[in-house]
Amino acid sequence: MKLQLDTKSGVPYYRQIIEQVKVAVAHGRLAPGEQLPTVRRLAVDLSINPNTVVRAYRELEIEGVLETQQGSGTFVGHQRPEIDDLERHRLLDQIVTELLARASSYGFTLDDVLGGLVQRKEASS
Amino acid sequence: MKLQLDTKSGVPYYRQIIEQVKVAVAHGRLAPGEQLPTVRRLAVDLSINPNTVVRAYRELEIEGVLETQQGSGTFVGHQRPEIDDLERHRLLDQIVTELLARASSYGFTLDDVLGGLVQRKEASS
Amino acid sequence: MKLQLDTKSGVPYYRQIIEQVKVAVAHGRLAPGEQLPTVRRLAVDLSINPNTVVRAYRELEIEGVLETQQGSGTFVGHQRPEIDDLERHRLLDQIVTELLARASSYGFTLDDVLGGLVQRKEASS
Amino acid sequence: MKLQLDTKSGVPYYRQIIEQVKVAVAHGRLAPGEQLPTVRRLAVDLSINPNTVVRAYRELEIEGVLETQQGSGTFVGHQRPEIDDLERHRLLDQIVTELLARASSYGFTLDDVLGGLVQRKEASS
DNA sequence: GTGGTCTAGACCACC
DNA sequence: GTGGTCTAGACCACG
Repeated sequence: MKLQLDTKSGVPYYRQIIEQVKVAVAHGRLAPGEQLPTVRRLAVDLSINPNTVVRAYRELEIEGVLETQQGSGTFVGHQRPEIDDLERHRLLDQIVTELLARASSYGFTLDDVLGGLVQRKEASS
Repeated sequence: MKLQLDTKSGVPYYRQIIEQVKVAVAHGRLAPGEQLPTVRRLAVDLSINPNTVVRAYRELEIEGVLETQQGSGTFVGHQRPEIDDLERHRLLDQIVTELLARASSYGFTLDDVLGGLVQRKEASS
Repeated sequence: MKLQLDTKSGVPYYRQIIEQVKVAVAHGRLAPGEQLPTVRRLAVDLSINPNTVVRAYRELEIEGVLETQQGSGTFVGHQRPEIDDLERHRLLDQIVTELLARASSYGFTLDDVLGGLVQRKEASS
Repeated sequence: MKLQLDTKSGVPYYRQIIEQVKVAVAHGRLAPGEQLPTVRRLAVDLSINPNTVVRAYRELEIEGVLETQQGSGTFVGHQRPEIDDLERHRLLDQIVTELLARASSYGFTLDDVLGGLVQRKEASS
């Protein structure tokens, strides 16, 4: 399980953690019962404040995605989170918008970006 | 030029303005030299405070996307930074890599992003 | 770190803050990683509105001179700003111009001012 | 008499004009009775709005630096302010102190300022 | 307690 | 009329 923070996006860290954990669980990359990194460990890995991790884990627990066992750690729950399709669409939209916005700062058009992506797709296939 | 704010996304208004202007420039919907809505006008249109518009325009000016002419208005800038093609492509590549990484950590594939882009392209034509 | 505002020069406060911080960082008087005064603190010290400080810090962050960590403070970035020699020269020129302008309002000539400065130099050595 | 505007400094044009005229008078480059460029002429030369020149001239007239003669033009005034020598020197001292403080907060030393002044003197001779 | 965003409204500078 | 600067003060996000 590898989490990554985007420091430039303006999206709060704890939200990024929540979203990524949820997706990983929904996709099965994190299996029910599997242990997550400890709060301290993850905080160190991501170079953020432990409280931020605590907050993310707490919200995920409230949603039933995670379960904490006092003294032993935090684990993936047995109930799969449902990912809201609408929410998901908005997320993708936001990413695309940011991609285009950043690209345009350097004078790239939508077609330039499209070309770059197609090229990448071909390279990977 | 039509701007719209998403009041529920949690993304700050000024950031939404910035990104939409950049995207419009990337699309060619805003041509170099073209005048943008005045600060007060846009503020009224979007039902927000003029200072919020000022802030967005200001950041866009710092980045070189817009140019302001005291007393007459705000305009799309002419100067696209002249960097050589190789450097340009390295930059685009870097941006794409970064955003794909972010997309993938949310569970999106290259195809998802590609699809989102194509949709934008169609919407604008 | 001691900042000073010149209230008579007509140069905006936020610009003066930006310039002085940049110089201090470039000179090493502010070391990378060092914390700056908090927004509220500096506002009180300079007797200005916190938003004015926010604005200065914000621009410095965009330029990469400062880094802010939500909830903990504002710090000097790890990338040194290069002070454009031209920029620096312009700044000195501006100061000299103002010195002469103010002096001339009272009928002093360039030589009068020069004399005053030389005297001061001797007194200090 | 050659005026130049610094468009990047953030200092208002009319203020730059005022200061440069004052400096020129202090240098003796503009002698009492000498005619200044007409409003329109200077506006064209500096590529600014005539109203901006009008404003600068008006303030200089209020201060007694210039005198306008309706229909014939604007001229350097004859009146030197009369204050006693002691008071005069206290004033000069105060101005110098103030500007040195400002210079030092931008990282300039007394010698830097002195150098700048000497350069002016040479340029004008 | 830190910075971030936004509003409301004043006054200035410039065309 | 345009944008630029600053204040005062509210509320939120984060650590």
